[in-house]
Amino acid sequence: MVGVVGIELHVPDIERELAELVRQIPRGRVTTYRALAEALGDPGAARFVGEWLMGPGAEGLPVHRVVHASGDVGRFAFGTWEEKANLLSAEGVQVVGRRVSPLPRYFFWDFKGSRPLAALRAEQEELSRKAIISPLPPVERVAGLDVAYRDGVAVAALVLCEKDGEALDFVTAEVPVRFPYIPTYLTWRELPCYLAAIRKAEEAGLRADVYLVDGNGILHPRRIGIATHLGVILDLPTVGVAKRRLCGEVNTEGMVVGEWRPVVLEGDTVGAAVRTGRNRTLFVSPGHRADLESSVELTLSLVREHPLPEPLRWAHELAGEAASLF
DNA sequence: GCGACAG
DNA sequence: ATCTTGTCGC
Ligand SMILES: [Mg+2]
Repeated sequence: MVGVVGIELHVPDIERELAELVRQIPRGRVTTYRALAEALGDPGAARFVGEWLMGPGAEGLPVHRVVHASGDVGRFAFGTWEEKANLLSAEGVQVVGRRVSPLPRYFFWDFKGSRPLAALRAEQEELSRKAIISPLPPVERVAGLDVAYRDGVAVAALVLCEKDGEALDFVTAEVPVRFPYIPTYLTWRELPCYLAAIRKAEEAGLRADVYLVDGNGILHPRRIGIATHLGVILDLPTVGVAKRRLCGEVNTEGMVVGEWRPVVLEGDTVGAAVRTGRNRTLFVSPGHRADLESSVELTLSLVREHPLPEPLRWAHELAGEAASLF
């Protein structure tokens, strides 16, 4: 048995935390998107902060007090940049042209919060030590996992294929979206939906020898992308297959179809850039109970006409289809 | 303006 | 990821 019953992932309410932080900015002061991201626990979340403050969830919050690190007032979700500048001026913040000046005089950074992303990073650091990198076991059946979205709902598809790529069966599962997309924290956005799909597959008697996941394995700053995370918590062989590069260095110039080159991160080979189509490069990395060579070999063995390995091509297709029916 | 972080 | 018809490029 896979043993997914009972396995859950704690997902922090990062949007509520962000709202609490924005409320802390005093009248007459400003902060930056980056400072808020750091208060959430990771400056890499600055883009998420900006997107969220521009959305409907930020209504009623003093979002006009959040500006660019350059001092530029930037955009305003509930009006023009001029209106944002006027609101700041009315609060005693000097705005020259489009810029808060001097920014240091008004800069607020002393946020009180739980830094949720730092806690998630700690979980990753802890779990990544449990990842086992070894050749894949003999493979007869392969599963592909992907997620599609529609209004606040995440729909995962798990497709079971023969080792030659022939699709056998599939299940889909829906779960409310509880976490945004923040680079290196994809696990908290998509793993709950994968767990629901694997649970349903188990009930339906669908079992695979290895699971291909749309995302990374150890090709990750902390060596624990979603494929590795899934593999470790369920102790399943997993392989990560991403369509774009998250981190690491590799030169993909002049690659030919079927060729692969190592992706190096901090001196470690953590994955491979694999040319699967005339103009298509995938980023393959071991998840758990897999190594780079067997992961690349498996991926290439499952590529037919489409540049994605068949289980993932079907999972993408079926998740999108199921989401559109919602 | 350029570079640019999975989904 | 999502919004979306035909279209330009490798
Ligand atoms: Mg996906």
